[in-house]
Amino acid sequence: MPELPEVETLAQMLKHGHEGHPPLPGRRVVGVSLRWPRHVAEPSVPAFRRRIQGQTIHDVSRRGKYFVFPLDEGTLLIHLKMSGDLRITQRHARRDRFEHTILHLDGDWDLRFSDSRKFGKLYLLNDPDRLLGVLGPEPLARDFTPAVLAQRLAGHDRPLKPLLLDQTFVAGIGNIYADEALHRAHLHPLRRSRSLATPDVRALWRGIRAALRQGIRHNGASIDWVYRGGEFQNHFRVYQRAGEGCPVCGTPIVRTVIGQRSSHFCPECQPEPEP
DNA sequence: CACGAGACCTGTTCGC
DNA sequence: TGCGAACAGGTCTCGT
Repeated sequence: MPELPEVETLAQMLKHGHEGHPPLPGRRVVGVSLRWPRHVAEPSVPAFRRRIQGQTIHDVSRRGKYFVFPLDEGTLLIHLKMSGDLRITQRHARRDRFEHTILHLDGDWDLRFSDSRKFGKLYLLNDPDRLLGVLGPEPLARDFTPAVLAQRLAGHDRPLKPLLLDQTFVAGIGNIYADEALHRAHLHPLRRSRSLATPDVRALWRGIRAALRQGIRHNGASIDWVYRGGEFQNHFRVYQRAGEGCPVCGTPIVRTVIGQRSSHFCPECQPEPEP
């Protein structure tokens, strides 16, 4: 589910409170329930239990697709991977079968990590930069300029689609927003990074930012049962729209597989690169 | 450095 | 109706 816009939306909801649930900052962890211990990536499960106990959560933010929760000592990072979701519930609310990991909070609240595929991870780290530091730039930050993108593109000779999915290249883009950004930029997913002229780079820069911003404006995308609230899925131009008409030219959208991931594009607006 | 395959998991949907 | 195959928002590791 979660790419930058979904993580951003959820982080804001947790930070400020949502639908009667209190803001997370200021709450203290009074207990932990770990039904899927492999959710805890670091440190060991016993050390995690011990160290998180009694700590106050001071803030909620996002870096790439990670949630960042500064604590009294150290920082909790959570990555939702494919099917993860976070919600605040009352302690006694019915627990669904995917809520494998729960941080019990003071005031009889829970922070519940629901994750049907169990790919998600929690990290309790003294130095969160060990993970966050390897991420590429934040695509919506002021310092992510077309010149920065151009310079990074020139540093690789790779097809654009897998490059956009590489979190060390730019942080936060996933399969939905990569396809949506490339369509906006009129660039084929197999175009090579080094082959882009300056106008192409600008178009890609705009495409990335526009797709992500629009995603955030619609509170992210909710597909299937995962994630509630967002409705960006109603505004996809190409993602999961194979066979439907391109919103620009009406040509049927094509689906292919690139780097083991599905890719959706308009064969008319996003012409195939010369081999 | 680039790239593909396989792993990690489970749920839903599709085709026969 | 049943059943296996295909597919799903992500990333990591290994081998070429």
